Amino acid sequence: MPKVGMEPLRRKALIEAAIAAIGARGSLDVTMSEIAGIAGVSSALAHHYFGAKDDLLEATMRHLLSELGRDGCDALRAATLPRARVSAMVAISFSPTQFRPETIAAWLAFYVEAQRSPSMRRLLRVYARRLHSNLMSGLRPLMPAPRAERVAEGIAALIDGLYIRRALKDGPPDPRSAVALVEDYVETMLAAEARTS
Amino acid sequence: MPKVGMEPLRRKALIEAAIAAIGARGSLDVTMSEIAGIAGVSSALAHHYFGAKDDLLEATMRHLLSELGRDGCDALRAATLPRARVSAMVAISFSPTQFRPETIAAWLAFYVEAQRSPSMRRLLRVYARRLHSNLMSGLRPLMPAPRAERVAEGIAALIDGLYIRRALKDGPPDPRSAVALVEDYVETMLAAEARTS
DNA sequence: TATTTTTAATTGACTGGTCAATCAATAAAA
DNA sequence: TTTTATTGATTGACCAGTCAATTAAAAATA
Repeated sequence: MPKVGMEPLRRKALIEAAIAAIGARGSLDVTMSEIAGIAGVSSALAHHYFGAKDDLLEATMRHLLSELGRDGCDALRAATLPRARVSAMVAISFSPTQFRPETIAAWLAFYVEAQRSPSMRRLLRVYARRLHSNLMSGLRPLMPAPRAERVAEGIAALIDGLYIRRALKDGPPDPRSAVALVEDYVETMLAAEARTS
Repeated sequence: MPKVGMEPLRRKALIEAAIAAIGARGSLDVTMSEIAGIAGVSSALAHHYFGAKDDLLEATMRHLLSELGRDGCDALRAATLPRARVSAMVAISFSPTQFRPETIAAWLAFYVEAQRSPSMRRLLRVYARRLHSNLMSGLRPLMPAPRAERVAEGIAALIDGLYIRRALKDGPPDPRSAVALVEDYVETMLAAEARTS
């Protein structure tokens, strides 16, 4: 029973199904039928709208990335003070929409995929660069530029590290302790900076 | 041309071939034939010595883990002062034997696999616990226990984060800047501690 | 408005390829 | 002669991707 203007609906449903499937499997090793099944359509339809499996996976990655980007922009708009900007970036990294088992598994799997696929790597680099520049916009007013670079790198590594280490724990993620750890890092770095000036 | 006492030789060769294959592919998505080919034997022989593919992969993980463990013990034995113990643990994490593209890719892939396979997860937890307790043996004399716990968690997250972020860069890994970042973290945390006491 | 035509949506069935795992056969060593 | 080492060939499953066929909506035409 075909309906009208299905394309955007189906695309969205398939991308969300892909995230769910990846989250369930814990890796990108999911079949088109599995994804299509979750979305309630046939695998042929998934191919119809996305072409190859890699294209669907890349679209999924793009979706995750743009979602994170949107959240980031919203958070930054609400934060005017430099210090608050840093906290905002940390907070959205562990916000309930981002720090879910499914999303975490997907990010992890995409990092692995990035080793093989140049296009995936390019996408992840976009994310890394954006996070970095957003962090810098908050850190630069608070410390000398080289120092800010270092701290931004540290924050980014801490965030990714807490994501990957989350894979070892079972039960629901605990965003609060993760945020606390990163905030503690920022706070200590800021205090050390204040002391030397 | 069969020879004598081949089993340990073949097992070792196959495990090393697995690491090489995983490093080349950048993921655990390697075939038995590929691994066996690198080791210079048939895929049937790989099955003969390891049973299922998962068993070979798990043995590979165990190998990586025990290698890291041995390096860790050696490093700790040479470091008597608490502060030096912490540095030793950081140093071996980024030592030339560990921080190679192949090994990095393998660790990453195994983290992803840990989401699905309980046995892999158990193995990774062993690694995490050992790193943690080794770090604690260095940190506890330097700061109150709860603080030490927090810092140890931070160091571990930083190490894993720097590993995963390495996947975005091309060219050879740069262990020095990674070590510098973690050492800077330790140093700053220690300084902050000294100030409050 | 009633009709035909075109376009969009959708699937079941099929194909070709890949790969893990098995096994019987061979050859050398003990 | 028994045990160990080794492989080529095979099997069975799975899966990405294709395609022809079906249905219904939309557009065009009468």
